[in-house]
Amino acid sequence: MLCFAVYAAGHAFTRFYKPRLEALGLTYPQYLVFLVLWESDGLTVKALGDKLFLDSGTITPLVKRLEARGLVRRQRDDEDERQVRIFLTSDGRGLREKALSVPLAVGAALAGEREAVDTLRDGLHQLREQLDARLKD
Amino acid sequence: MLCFAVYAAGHAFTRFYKPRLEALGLTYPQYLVFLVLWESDGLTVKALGDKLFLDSGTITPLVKRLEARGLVRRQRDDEDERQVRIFLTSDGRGLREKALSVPLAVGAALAGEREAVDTLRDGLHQLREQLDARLKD
DNA sequence: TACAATTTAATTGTGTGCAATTGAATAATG
DNA sequence: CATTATTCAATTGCACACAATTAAATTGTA
Repeated sequence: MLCFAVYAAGHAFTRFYKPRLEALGLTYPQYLVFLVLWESDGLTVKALGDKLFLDSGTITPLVKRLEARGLVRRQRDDEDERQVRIFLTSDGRGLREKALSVPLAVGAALAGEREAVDTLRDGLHQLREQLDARLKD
Repeated sequence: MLCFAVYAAGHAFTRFYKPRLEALGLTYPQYLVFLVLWESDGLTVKALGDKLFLDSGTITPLVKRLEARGLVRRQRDDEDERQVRIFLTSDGRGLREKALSVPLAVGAALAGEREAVDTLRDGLHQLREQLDARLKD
């Protein structure tokens, strides 16, 4: 069952990340948000959701928790007041160095399987596109 | 990012299943529970959790919702009263025929990619084991 | 310019997931 | 046999995830 293999591997990843993100005080979805913001600060909620395949019902409360901890700032766009942009605070930017060990831990766990990892990633990417394309058959 | 590819593919699968499970009135995790029970009726909560990599905090309320709808029955084991066994009702068994179209839809969406699907499934299985094995490094 | 359609974020409600705890039952140990 | 340790299901609390709705802002169009 491919679907279950994806489902179970996803949980395994979350389990694996959890102790490694504890030092940062982040959950895995929150970590994903930072990965995006460290590369592109000031994205709107919508743009963030498009990158992570999540909607405002997930992003909004997640970001509010980060804001409450002083890691990001939410600011309504002056040009288009429908949009809310998420900006990193200096604390939020500062997390980046502390987070450097996280991908290293993943790399270590999967050491010596680079080609298998690349194959998997590409296959999953195609799978996601295929499923979304055939969503309405 | 392999982790994100798994994460996003998992969501895509859930999206894909959702409209196909609507006729059954099941969520994807509930469907997984039935896939297990249709093969092995009367499992304990623990056994069910071991098969699906979920704990009682997830299984218990999920199964209670199924019980409220008359699809399963929860019965404490006479031999070991710590355990609760989950049995299908006739309605729960009856769902099996209605569910036959579900794997067909997945098969159709992934038609002509059998070997890619097999490769993916095996790779994900290995990935899960690798991550769990290296959980405490 | 009016006004209808669309876009965007937030909100509400339901259903997972999981850590930590509780309480009951069983197993292990001296 | 009594006590301790372990196992199991349930519960509590927190954080996603998403459908559906709402409200405000913008865009499209007559």
